[in-house]
Amino acid sequence: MKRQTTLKDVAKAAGVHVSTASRALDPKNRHLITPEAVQRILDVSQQLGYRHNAAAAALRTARSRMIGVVVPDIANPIFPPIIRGIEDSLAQIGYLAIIGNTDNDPVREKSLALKLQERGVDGFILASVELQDDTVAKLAEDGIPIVTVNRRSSNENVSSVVHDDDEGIRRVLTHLASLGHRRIANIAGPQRLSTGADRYAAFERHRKALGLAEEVDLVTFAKGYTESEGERCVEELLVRRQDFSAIVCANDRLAIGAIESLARRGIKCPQGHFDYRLQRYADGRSPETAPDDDPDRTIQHRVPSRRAVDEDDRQRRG
Amino acid sequence: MKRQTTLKDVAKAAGVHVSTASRALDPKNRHLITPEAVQRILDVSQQLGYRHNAAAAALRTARSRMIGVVVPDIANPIFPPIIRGIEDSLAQIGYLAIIGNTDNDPVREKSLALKLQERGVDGFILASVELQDDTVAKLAEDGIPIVTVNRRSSNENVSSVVHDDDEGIRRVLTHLASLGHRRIANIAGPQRLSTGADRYAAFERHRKALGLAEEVDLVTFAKGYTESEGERCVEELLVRRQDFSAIVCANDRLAIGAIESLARRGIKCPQGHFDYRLQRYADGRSPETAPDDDPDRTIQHRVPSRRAVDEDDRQRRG
DNA sequence: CTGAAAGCGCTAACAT
DNA sequence: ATGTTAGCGCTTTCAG
Repeated sequence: MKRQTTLKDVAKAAGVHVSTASRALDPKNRHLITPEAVQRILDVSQQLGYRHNAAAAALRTARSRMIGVVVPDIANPIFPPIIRGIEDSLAQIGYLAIIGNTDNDPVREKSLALKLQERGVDGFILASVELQDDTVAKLAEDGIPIVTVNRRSSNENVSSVVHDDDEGIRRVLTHLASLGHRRIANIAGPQRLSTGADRYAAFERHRKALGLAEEVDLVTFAKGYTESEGERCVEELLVRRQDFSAIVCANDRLAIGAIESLARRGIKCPQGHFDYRLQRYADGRSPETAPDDDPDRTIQHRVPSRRAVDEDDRQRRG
Repeated sequence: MKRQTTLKDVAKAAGVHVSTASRALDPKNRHLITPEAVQRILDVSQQLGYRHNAAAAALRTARSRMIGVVVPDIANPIFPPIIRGIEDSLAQIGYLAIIGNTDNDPVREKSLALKLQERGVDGFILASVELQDDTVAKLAEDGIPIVTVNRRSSNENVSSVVHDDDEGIRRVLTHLASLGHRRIANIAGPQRLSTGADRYAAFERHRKALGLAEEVDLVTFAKGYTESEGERCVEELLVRRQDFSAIVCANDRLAIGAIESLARRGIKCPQGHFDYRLQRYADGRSPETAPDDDPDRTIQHRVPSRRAVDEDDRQRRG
């Protein structure tokens, strides 16, 4: 690996000072240099195969143009499309996403955040947060920009982009009610996660609003979003009672586990889930998907930006 | 964001020189320093919340401890587990993976590789390569370490980790032959990709070896690994002839497209694919999976390491 | 519009 | 065993 061409090499070859070369190569500062010089420098840098040294720039400017993206597990299929979107958006503005996995372990999340900070990331996008999250607290304290995705933090100073869980659960319950279901069980998610808490709260709210049966033992709580927890929760519900006709699961993995478990007991759900799968496969779409508006609805919780806050401060002081 | 604690701060607080602090903090050089000094420096750095500045170290050492990982599309479900494995393995040795997507576009691959080089990655793992790949050629020329995964490059100097496609196809054909199939069609993958070329070659080889029908028009080539190409290829096969009883598809997405297309025409495959799916689902495993050894077999094509090559050179010259 | 100069934080000869 | 020294390649005041 031969020595890299540096700015100095380019400058010398173009007969200018390094600082001039630096400015010419930076679109933001190009206007400071005469067009002819810019052209010459561009040509020379092309010719010599000059490549910007990001580490040097990062050291000098204290900005890396990298964003840390922290997810529980990239192999969980809900994340790759999210990550892809993040990467593509960041790439457009010259930023790079650095992905890390936590396996939902707060200890790993913390050490990962530290590693990424050492790498100099300019900010974090966190998909792994719990409502009360030490790492978020620490990072926020450091003043490093954070946005959470998919899950909220309870920290009021952290922005987030999440689904409209209340509306989603409302639609699910409304749909089930319209099919005639009156006793609807709920396999709720972990309550330390915003998705668990929000969907459970929405379930209670809309169950009431729709005048459905409100027995406490129709609700059970999963300890994690896993298929095996879905199975366990179904068993638990069935031990308690047998008179519900539908189950709302807090997420897909719980639902998969629930369906497996029901199938093993010979309980068809819904209307025999194999028929359901068959029809879905043949049609290319679910027979139960109501034609509805805005299926991808998300909510953005925005916190005033740092700059805005600083200006507020300044005005207050001024 | 308050100013970071630097090595200098730690050194001053511990009453030693920066270089001493640097050595004490580096496990590899710790032994050079007296245990008491190490302890003191460790304590102080902890106390001050010192964080290693990776950009500065990278600039100084010209090694970033980052590896560029280039895949066609992280949202394609075959890649996340591969990436996860790469990330975990790299993390163990203090390295970081940086993921990039190419969408199978050689132009994007090239510009991505450049960006990652500017970021100073120490090497590349490429899952996106074609047999003849400009980017691989350029990178190899630069002398930057490369390994390809999932696909081979035709470049003899590049190591790769790939499936044993020949053995895989052999098992598929042997299995189909044992079920009585004699006219077996093949939806082959793109021949510019090693997976396409290798699986097609294996198909021809083992079809011959097993004494199966060898008509040319039983083979059709997909232009890409997509479901729609799978559909198109089935249509093409059916236009040509109707007397084959099985199809070997070069990958899963082609197979999905093929099955869709067959289903639309009312052709059951295999023995009615819905039955197949149903049974698979109920059992938790495919009824056609023969109990076989080593299901995850991969092949590693190793190229002598740079060091080894250098030593060879030296010996030859010496 | 361009040049000079300083220094980001770290590591690694080299010297003691 | 520790300190001295010299940059890595870049950006950015400050001068001219």
